[in-house]
Amino acid sequence: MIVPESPFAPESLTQVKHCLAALDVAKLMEWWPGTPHVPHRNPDKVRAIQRSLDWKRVAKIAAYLLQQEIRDTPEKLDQYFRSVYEPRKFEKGREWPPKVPNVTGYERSQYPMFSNVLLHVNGANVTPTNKQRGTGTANLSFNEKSRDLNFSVIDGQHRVNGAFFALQLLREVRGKTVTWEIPAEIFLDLDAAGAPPKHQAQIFIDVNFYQKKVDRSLVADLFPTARSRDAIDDIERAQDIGRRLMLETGPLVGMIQIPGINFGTPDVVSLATLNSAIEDAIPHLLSAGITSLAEQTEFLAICIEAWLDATGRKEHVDDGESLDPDNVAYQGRVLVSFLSLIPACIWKVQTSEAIFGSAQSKSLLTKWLRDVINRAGLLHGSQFLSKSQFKAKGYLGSGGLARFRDSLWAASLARNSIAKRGDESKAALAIANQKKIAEALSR
DNA sequence: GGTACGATACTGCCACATCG
DNA sequence: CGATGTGGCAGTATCGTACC
Repeated sequence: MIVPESPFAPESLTQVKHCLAALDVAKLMEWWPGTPHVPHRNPDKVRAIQRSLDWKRVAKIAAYLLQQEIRDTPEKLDQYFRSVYEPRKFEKGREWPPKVPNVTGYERSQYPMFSNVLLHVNGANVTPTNKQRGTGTANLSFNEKSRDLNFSVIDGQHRVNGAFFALQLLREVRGKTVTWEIPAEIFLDLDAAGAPPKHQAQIFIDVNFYQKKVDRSLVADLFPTARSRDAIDDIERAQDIGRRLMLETGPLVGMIQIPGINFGTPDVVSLATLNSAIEDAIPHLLSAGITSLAEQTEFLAICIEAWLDATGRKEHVDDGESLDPDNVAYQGRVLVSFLSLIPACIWKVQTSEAIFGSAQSKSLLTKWLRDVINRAGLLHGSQFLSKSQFKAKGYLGSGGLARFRDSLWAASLARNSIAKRGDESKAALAIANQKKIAEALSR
């Protein structure tokens, strides 16, 4: 398929032929990089690629495509890439086989996909199949034995190798007849044969250097949508709970932020941050017998509501409005620290007569948390510290989160105020209390 | 069944980008 | 420009597996 002429291309380059094609990945490995042992290929090129390839990444891509863990990765890499990349004896270059971990895990996906790679080719022809030049389909032809044929991969070195690796591994199960044609975007003679690859370099820079990740919270919101099935681990369950807390249940509905799309209330925890804190709490919920998504969401919503009530800083915020600028109770740092107290919250409810999820449990937690905040010296008058007081106590900046969390934990089981203690004393007490709670819960 | 090793997860800290 | 959210790094703990 011929790629239509771009109105943005500089005039000097409008003649460049540019097409989309599907290429057999096993063949592509012969055209590029070729092997060091085939005389008319360039052995330096092969070695350079071999040296710069991050083989762990190649294996990760293959595992992703297969949606399966790869075992004995170094042996498998050796088996399938030796003929391509192994240097001749006494040849200089990187050692072969590459050193990579034995087992390669994969990122789960409902639909493992493979975006097109960018290739540059000298020595090939494109012949349009219809009269109208520059549009529609064409035939790409070249002599694969020709010395003038030169393939290079502008972008997707790792994906090409990963695709080849995945195909070889798949052939172990499905037989040698399996083939795969990967999508490729091909630039023909963008840089003249033998000339420095200046345009290829530019494309590489544009694609790889200026790339920017989208915000974590933006995809945190998409994960449950993409999955369309129940959560199968704590990470996924945390995503589901976070989404409910953002949209349906509890005091944070409509307030949790998704940076980048201007969703939520400023100074309130962002979705990704909240999710990772929830993830930590899930094992505790499970061992307390709080197992369903609805129960877990409800309990966490109650805990968060109890926390906000206890701080005396719970606010109702309408769309477009903002929190009291002195209110830090909703902040990521603060909520994450509080959520680390979930085991203690569970213990508190369990040792009372209250039922999880009941109004009684909520008022019980509110009262207890109020005492904790008080004992930790975090109460000023009837309210949780203001922003400036919070900062003055050293809870911001490096190490601040740990200090804050320790204050909460140290106060959790204390009888009297621990506010006057030093950092180390609080930290020690925090650890001791965490241990006590863990023991109490394991009984 | 015990041990050693490798892989992974976790933690605290820091760097950096973004945003108001 | 400071506050905040997030990623990266290094050190450490824990888990899982291969091997004896």
